[in-house]
Amino acid sequence: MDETKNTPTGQVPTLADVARTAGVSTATVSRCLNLPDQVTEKTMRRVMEAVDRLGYSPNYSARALAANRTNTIGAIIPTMENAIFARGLQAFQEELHQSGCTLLVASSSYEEDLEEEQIKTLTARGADALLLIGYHRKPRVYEFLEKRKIPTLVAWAFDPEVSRLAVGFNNRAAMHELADLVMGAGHKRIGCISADTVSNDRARERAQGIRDSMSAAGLDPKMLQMVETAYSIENGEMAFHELMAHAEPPTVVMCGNDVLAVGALRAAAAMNLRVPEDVAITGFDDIELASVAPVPLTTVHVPHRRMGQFAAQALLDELNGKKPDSIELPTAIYRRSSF
Amino acid sequence: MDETKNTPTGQVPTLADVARTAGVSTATVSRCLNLPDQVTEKTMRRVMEAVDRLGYSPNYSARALAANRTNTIGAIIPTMENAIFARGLQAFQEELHQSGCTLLVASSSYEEDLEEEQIKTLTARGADALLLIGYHRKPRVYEFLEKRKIPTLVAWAFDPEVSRLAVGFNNRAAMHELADLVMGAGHKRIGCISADTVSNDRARERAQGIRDSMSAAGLDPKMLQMVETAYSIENGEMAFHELMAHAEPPTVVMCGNDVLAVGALRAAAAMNLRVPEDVAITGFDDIELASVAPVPLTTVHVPHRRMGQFAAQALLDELNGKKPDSIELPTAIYRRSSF
DNA sequence: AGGAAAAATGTAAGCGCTTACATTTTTCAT
DNA sequence: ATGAAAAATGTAAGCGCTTACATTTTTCCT
Repeated sequence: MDETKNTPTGQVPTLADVARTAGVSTATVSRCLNLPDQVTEKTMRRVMEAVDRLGYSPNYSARALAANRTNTIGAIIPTMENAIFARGLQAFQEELHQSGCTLLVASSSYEEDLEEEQIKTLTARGADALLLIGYHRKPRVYEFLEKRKIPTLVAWAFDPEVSRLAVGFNNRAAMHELADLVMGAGHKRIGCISADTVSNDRARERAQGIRDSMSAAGLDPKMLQMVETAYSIENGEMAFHELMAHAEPPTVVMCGNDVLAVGALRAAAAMNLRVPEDVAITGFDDIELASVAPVPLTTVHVPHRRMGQFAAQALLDELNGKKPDSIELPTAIYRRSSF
Repeated sequence: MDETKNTPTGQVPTLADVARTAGVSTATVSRCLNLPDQVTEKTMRRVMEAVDRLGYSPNYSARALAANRTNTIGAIIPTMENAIFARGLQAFQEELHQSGCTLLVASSSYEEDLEEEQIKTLTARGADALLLIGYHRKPRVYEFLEKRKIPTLVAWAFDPEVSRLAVGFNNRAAMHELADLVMGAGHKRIGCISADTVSNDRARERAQGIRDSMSAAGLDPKMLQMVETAYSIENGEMAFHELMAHAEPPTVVMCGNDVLAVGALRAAAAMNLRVPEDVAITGFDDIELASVAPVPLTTVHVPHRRMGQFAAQALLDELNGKKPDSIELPTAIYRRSSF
């Protein structure tokens, strides 16, 4: 091994190589890179020349170790597979990029324990802050995050009751609003295809929104015909068949998200049911799928991009010691043809 | 600051804290964590107890710096926004996770320079290896990668002519096959909506596949009516309108991907054109959208998940010094209703 | 039981960077 | 010109880990 030669070795150049080439100390090089206005213009030029000449780029692990921050923000989303989180995340990452932060994405496959593991992994990898989806997780996870002092933001949900930093929307109220429209149209037998409500608070809140509306309309919320299943088109189809096999099948099927709704749509077509004449169907999220579905979906539009941007901003503020406020974003009903 | 107390400080525990608590050296702790069979069972137990008690988890930056590897693999995809890459990437990451590797995702927005920047960033962040989409990039980028000795794999494309490690499919041949079907149906006026063919080799190859087929069918490939635009439903609509405004509009519009095709479909509907009777439309990729589109799309099915799995496997092999082979995956025409 | 080989453990030198503190250079009012 | 304050730069001590090498302990053959 060649130790500290006077010329850079054939290896990847280090900051020391740059310093040597430019004829300055390592501290000065570091300052050129991180605190440019503490340095003479002339020095800066010399150093930058050396950087270019050697093709130097800093080793982030070393930087992270020395500075005790990584400029990395982690996000753990339930799935990358369908488009629910894609758009928001893209905006989130664009916004972070502007501030020189890198996004580290992990997915939990909607599994609570896997999410916990991923949180551990991302913090071990030095994520300075974390974006998490929804509120529901074990207390010990929140304790861990607090002990480690990792700024954390909850997105895709907003609960005014909880003081935790959040950028999201009120799932319950949004679904309530849509359900009110449904009730207003005279539907009495309501079906719902939802994700698992035990570990998924967004799903739970959405279902609750339907019940709220039923109560308000004088219907017994216990009469809500509910099927829980994982998000996928196929599962949506199966759930729809299950619902329609009842003695008194629902006249409207409100789905926990657009993916399930598209499945329902497809099952309806297979059963020769006209939508919305024979059975109405609604979605949630307003992903691309919703507007191009065979019967364009009536759904709850969620401002994904803005949510991503605001979330990034809030987390960045938090990291800089400002005290950002939680943000509740408005949703809107997009009335298309499926109801 | 409290330096080296005998009991762990109130801070995040370090490996040294664990060593002290367990009454062993730091080297032993490190071995327990990384080379478990070089260590007595008794020692292991003692150390693990200390790990649990302190809630220790290793600092990856320090580990990366010391060991000169990060167990991180980077992927740079053109976009996270539509679903083209989502499924393959999900499979990629699941496979990596099994081997204890973390995936770092960045997106280039289909911009060559941004991709170059992201490559620099990810290597600076210590990605041990890189997944890149397609072959096309500046020679200096490949030189950089080689100089840095970063194992790199090209996915979503496969060119037998190029020796570079790749896991993908032959875009040109796949589109050729679909185009043959189109020619076989007697179409003479062919339109194509494609992504930018200058910097996107997959798009270029796909377009070339159509021309190949035209030549073979005795048509002049120059007659291909081509519109290039960025991938989005809206752009697909606009491009379709442009195509149909010609004096002799095409009788079939072959799209570079499903997203564009859905846009075309929508524009056709707006123009009261029946698909496929008045104009046929084809897609590429077979993303979810394709099967649920108002007119189910005839498209080229790509085995996204398998591609992701194989890519992970190949890259992992490469990292372990094995010499993996490039893999060409078969594609298939999924004939639905749009042609 | 004795000793050489093998296995387990310990010691300590970095990995490439940041940053507190020390030193040198520049600026500027006198 | 002069010296004090301000600005620029340098020195060197780590950050938390891995790992080559040294040392100690265990194993096992005679």
